Amino acid sequence: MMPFSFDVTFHKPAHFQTGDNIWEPGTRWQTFWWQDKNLGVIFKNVDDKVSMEIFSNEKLEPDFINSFTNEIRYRYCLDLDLSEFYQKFSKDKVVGKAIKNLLGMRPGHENSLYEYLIIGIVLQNCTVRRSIAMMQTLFEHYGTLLEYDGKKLWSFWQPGELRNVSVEELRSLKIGYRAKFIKRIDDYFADDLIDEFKLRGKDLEMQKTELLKLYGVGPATVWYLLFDVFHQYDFFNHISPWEQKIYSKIFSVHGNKLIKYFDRFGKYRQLAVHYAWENFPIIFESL
DNA sequence: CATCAGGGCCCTG
DNA sequence: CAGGGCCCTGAT
Repeated sequence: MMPFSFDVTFHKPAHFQTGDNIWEPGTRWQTFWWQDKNLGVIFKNVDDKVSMEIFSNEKLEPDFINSFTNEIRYRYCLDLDLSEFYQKFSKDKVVGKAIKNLLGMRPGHENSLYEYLIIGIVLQNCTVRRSIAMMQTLFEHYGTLLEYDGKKLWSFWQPGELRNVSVEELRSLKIGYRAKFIKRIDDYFADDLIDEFKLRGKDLEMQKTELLKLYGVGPATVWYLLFDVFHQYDFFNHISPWEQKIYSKIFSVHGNKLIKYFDRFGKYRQLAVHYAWENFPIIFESL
């Protein structure tokens, strides 16, 4: 039996709040863009299983629903077996505590590669407050407002949809130098130069190489992508200064010894980091 | 009011 | 490989 907990999987305090979702205990409203359709989804906790209700303004064929369901399983790692990770590290001083508190939390992220790239760019070099503001403006200009179940939530635009949007227009949205990054990334997708689904089948190094080709993606953003979008856990080799401060607090290990310290978590290094992060939500309030 | 660093990245030398 | 520039915001 694979442990699973709804709330800690579908609500992560460390992910900054965007206009495409709402959470309350037992329920998550989340929009998706999947195969040319905007969807409003409600996930509900039913006896520690996930029920999914999909809203759409067109009729959805069984094939579509199947492929979307599989995608959801992938994005939220619903088939991931955590038992080995738990067995090995439930006695660890820090991670063991996190495992206890967050038992059944799956890693993963609701957004596609393209969407996550936008978020990653918007996160760069600024505080959470500003990231949220930029994301909101982008939704209001290029997203679609969906109304379902009494909620109004923004849905992402599709990759390539910014083709006719100028860098100047993006600049006017106060996203700064990131305008150029977003434009170039959108073009890259429009030109079919990257395929998220093919990339999922490649190994970590190959994925990293491909992702670093994207204009605006550097060492800090790439590991977020590798973990959240590509579900790689077997790495831990980049810590930015602000992260270092937090990690050394959480683990009581001096900054320059952190990477070595994490060797103890073997192929689960990044999963261990994730558990530790999510177990200290109070830290994020100070960022 | 002015100045400056910030949850990076790109480009240049 | 080091360091400046980038857009904006909020802290000082």
